[in-house]
This record gives sequence, C-alpha cells and structure tokens, in this order.
Amino acid sequence: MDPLKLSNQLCFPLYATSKGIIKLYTPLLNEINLTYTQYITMMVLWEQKKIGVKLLGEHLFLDSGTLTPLLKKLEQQGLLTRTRSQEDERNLIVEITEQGEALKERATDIPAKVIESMKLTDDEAATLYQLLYKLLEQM
Amino acid sequence: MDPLKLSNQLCFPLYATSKGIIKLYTPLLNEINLTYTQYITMMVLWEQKKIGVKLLGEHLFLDSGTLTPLLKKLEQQGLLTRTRSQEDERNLIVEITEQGEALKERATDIPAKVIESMKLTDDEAATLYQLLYKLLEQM
DNA sequence: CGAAATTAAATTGCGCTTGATTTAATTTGA
DNA sequence: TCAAATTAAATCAAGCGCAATTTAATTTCG
Repeated sequence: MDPLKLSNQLCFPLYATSKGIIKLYTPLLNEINLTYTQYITMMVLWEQKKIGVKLLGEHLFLDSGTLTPLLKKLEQQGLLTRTRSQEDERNLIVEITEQGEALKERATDIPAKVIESMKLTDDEAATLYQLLYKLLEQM
Repeated sequence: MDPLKLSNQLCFPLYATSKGIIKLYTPLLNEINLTYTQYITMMVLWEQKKIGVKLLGEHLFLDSGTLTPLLKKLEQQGLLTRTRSQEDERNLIVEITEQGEALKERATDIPAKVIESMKLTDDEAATLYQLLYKLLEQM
C-alpha cells in the first residue's frame, strides 16, 4: 500500500468532489448572477441580516483577503451595505438590502436541484454530513 | 428545515473540509517546495513516470488552463520534462526526471502526518473514502 | 497618562480554477 | 483529395484563496 498513490488519499477525493459539486452549482448560480463564494456569503446574510466581517469570515472559513473584494462587489450589485461600526470603527458591518432579501426567492430551488443530481440515499448523505463536520470541528 | 441554511448544505462542509485539509498539507509541502496541486501532479508521475497532459488532467480533474503554467514551473524546477509526442504533435508528454523521482523520498511521510491530525477511525476513513468516490464516479 | 500591544480590514502578490477563445495538428467524409 | 470537423494545448480574463504586510482603531498596562 503506497501512501503516495493518488487513489490511497482521502484529501484528493475531497478536493475533487468539492470542485465537482461547485461545478454543479455554477450554471444554477449563473442565473442569479452569483459565484459559489458569493452564494454562501448571501446564505449567511439570509439567515442573519447583519453581521461583522470577522464573524462572517469565521462562519465561511474565509479571511478579509477574500471577503473585502467580494463584499465590495455584492455592495455594487445592491445586495448588501457595508458600514463601519459606531462602537468600534475597526469593525465593518455588512447588512442585507431589500434586493438581497428578494434574491433569496430565486435561490430556493437550487440546493434541491444539486442534491438530486448527487444521487445519495438519505442515510449516505447523513453519514457524509456527520463525518465532514467531525473533521471540520477538529480543525 | 430551510434549504438555504448554511448548516443544511452538504456542499459547504465539503468545500470547507477540502480547504482545511489542504491547509494541513501546506506547511509540510512548503518544505519540499510544492503547492498542493503540484504535489498531486507529482503523485501521478511517481506512479506513471510518463503521461500525456490530457490523461494527466483527467486523473486530476484539471485542464490545460491550470496544468500548462503549473507544468512549466515544475519543468523549470527540474522535476519533469515536457516534450511533444512524435506520433501526434498535438500531445504534450510529461516525463519525470531523476530529480523528480528523488523528491518522492522526501514526500513519503507527508500523508501519514496529515491523516494522523485528521483523527478519524479506520472505519470512518473508509466510509468517507467510499462515499466520496461514489460521488466522484457519477460526475 | 501614553507607549506598546492587539485587533480588524484592507492591500499586495502569487498561485489556482474555470470558461471562452485561439492556434496548430490530425482525422473525417463529401 | 481537401475542406470541414475534431482534438489538444496554450492563452486570456475574471475571480477565489491565502500568506504576509500595512493602516487605523482600540485596549492594555507600566
């Protein structure tokens, strides 16, 4: 059992599957003019309405290097506003707009379409979900 | 059950775990001057010695847009050679060099170190592996 | 108090990733 | 045969991802 055989690695199928599923999302997200990263950002805002960049980054495992330009773009598109916090000017607060809220409707069907094309049983999906979160938690 | 809740998605933990594990690899790969993508490319060459770019891309789920610059860099580092096929000049053949072979030794320990820090049981790892390949196959 | 440390975003630089287009070689078929 | 279609890499543009640095605000503590 060669540890350097591609087929013996866990990371590689993770990396490939992740890219593959994002590629399933892409044509659906194109219709609402979002990239995958923009989409998961909007998902947080659909839940929370208003959140600081630091906390947002912790939810998404992304830092300001990725988020700053991405949030500026979403702001330009009118989906959110960016404002410095009054209490602590170091913090930038991101808040969803009406337009951003409205976009949620057009996104509702997307997850179901992707899950369908993944063809996993409910059990398999649950197992996968649980293993991935176990890994995530200890990182 | 909101389908647009981040925590209800399968793709997001896949995406996050994939990035997280690559981040475990990064400091180890830095010591042998490879990025993760360069590393999986070298893994194919450690197995096959010689392969066309198209087939290489099929193994790695990458296209010439990613591979062309990456292979040029690895060629500059002396780890492989790039030669047009005699039979069909459209094909570029990549072949590992002595130096490329030699690098394999320095990489042997890396997978074990990463797997260790993932803290999954053998069963869990096997289940995860199997689910990911099931997903990959139907994509 | 006020200098030093800490914190949050922004910026920079480099590399990956993909979609689309271009270029060149080969194959196909009217 | 030879023009049209196909194939393989290369190239280009746009965006992500991350490490490292910079800038500005706030906190800590001597």
